[in-house]
Amino acid sequence: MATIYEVSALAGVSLSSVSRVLNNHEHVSEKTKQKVMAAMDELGYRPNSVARSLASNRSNSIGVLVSELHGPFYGEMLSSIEIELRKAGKHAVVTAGHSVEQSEKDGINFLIDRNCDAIIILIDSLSDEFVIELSKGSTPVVILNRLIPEIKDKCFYIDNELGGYLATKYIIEQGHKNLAYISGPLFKQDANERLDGHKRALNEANLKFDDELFYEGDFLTTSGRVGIDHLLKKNKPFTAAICANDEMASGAMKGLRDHNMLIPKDCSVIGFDNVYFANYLHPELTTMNYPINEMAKMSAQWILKNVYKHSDVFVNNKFTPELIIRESIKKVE
Amino acid sequence: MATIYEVSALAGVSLSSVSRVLNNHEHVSEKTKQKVMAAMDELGYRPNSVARSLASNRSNSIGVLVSELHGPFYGEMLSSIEIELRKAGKHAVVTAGHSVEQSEKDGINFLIDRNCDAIIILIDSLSDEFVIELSKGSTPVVILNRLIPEIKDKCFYIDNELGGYLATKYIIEQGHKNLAYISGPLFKQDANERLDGHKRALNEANLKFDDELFYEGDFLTTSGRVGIDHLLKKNKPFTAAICANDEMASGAMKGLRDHNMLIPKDCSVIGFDNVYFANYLHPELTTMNYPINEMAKMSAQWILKNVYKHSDVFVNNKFTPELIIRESIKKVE
DNA sequence: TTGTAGGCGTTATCAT
DNA sequence: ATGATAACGCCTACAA
Repeated sequence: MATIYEVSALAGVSLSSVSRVLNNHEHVSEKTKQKVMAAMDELGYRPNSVARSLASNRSNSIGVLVSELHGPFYGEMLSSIEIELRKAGKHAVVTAGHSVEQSEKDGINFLIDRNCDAIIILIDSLSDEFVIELSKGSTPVVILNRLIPEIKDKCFYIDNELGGYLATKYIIEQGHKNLAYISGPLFKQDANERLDGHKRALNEANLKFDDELFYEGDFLTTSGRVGIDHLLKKNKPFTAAICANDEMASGAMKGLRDHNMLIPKDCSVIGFDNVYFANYLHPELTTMNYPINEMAKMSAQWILKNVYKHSDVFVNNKFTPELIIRESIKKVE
Repeated sequence: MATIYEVSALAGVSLSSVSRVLNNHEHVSEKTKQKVMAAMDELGYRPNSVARSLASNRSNSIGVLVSELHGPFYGEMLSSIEIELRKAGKHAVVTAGHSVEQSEKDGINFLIDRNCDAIIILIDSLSDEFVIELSKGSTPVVILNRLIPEIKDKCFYIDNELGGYLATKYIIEQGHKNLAYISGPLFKQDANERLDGHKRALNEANLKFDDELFYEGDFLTTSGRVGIDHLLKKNKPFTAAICANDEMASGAMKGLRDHNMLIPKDCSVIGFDNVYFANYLHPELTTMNYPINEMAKMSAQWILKNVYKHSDVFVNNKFTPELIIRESIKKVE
């Protein structure tokens, strides 16, 4: 593998000149530039990225830490990040923390030790305090799906409260009055906010929140199914089930079917997130869109702008959920 | 950040000694080892991975190139790879090629330029010839989901023909005689092999393959739906639709419903791959399991064994599909 | 505009 | 077993 030395020798210029054209520095005469390029070409020169990193103290790698690498959410996220990064000649190093606190901390250390220039995290086992502390370190950290006021410019988050509000408002507008709510685990910020929005919509319509029609799930499919089971046992009729995410909504649909109820005829269902399989469900799931792609893209752009000093990127931190109307909600009179 | 120099100074030993304990070399006295460790501890020393890479010519990074980062398949794959790699202290650099030939080639170059110690690819736009040529380079390459005889020890593949055979055989055993087949694009190896297996099962049961009940899709959801449309127009009755993957199966289910057909009452459906949302469909999809997790894990292990010389790993190249029985197939008399 | 020289933090090769 | 010392390939003041 040819080095910068050989290029400089062949081109008949100094080492630094080669380095300069390599890095698009100004103040290089067109002539030497040509000579260098020709030499590089002839030698099939490929810069050694490791050597570059050592000398420049930039690895051009961005660490991405997520809870899991599979699942409908993280794939979208990774995809957006990778596209954005690669356009800029950077690369993504991925790691999973498996929602275990120690494991997620290990993941972060792993990435830091890899000399990542910055880290993007989307996890839930780490406390705000830890993240704040972390962000004081020398490796910039941006946070997806979470708002931590102290470092809000590094957070990319959605207005979950608004999402919860809009979902419930829509259902009420469709004539539903008895609403069941299957929530995410309430120790999670997003689950909480979505529930708040739900309550606000209820309030606004002079409907009252009924504890008996509430079930706290865990954002996983099974808890949607279990939740319906639980709710149905109360013998309190409801005509719509509002689920705090699509996974639970898909579980809820199964649960309703277990009890021979048709969707949306006997019970309407709405989800949250608009993961791609929401389209595959039957009936197709009405849900709130969570623009994870856009958010992930922005997190990458934040890094380009603040770490690599790209001046021409625009960054937005707060995102808005939108209603996606499909087939799982029926209008009642 | 403390360097190896400061450690050596504080420990009162030479640079090389520090390096030795860092790399678990033999021939270091317990005493110096202790001194070094203590010094490292005191200084909070963290090895600089870039410097290590430069000196050792190993980046400890493995490139992963896939067509897309999202979708049900790649997430599982990435997840398995990352787990395996990280256990060994290596990391994964991910890239997408978007099923575009040039883009996939770029992706490979990108990873090579990143000094990846090895590359794992799962793509379909690159020809066998290209991959063979690539594998002659200095960066080891392993291939997922494809068998290229010339480099078969670096390929991790499934017996697609057997999968196609088993799926069809099962359906025939359930009493079905008029089978529709929705295939993947036949320029792809796996689509072809699955079809071959289908034909073998047909043959064995003295059923004959009917061109009118065949539709070539593209492995995407929509083509399942379109396929059913197309097939139904022929006015040739069939009681089961065999789909070459789960995505098309989910589309086919929609297509059947478009025509007011119930599943599996009016038509049974079987898929292939057992992606995780197969469970979410209604009815739950009977399908062939594709052990992508296991395969991805093996590809990572191959690298640990052959590139990093771990001696204690076992590697298997060929995998077997298995029938997963759920709800989408009805027995007919 | 161009070139020189020192440094980035380790590993590896020799001696000792 | 331990210690100098030379790579590793590039970047970046600084000098010219």
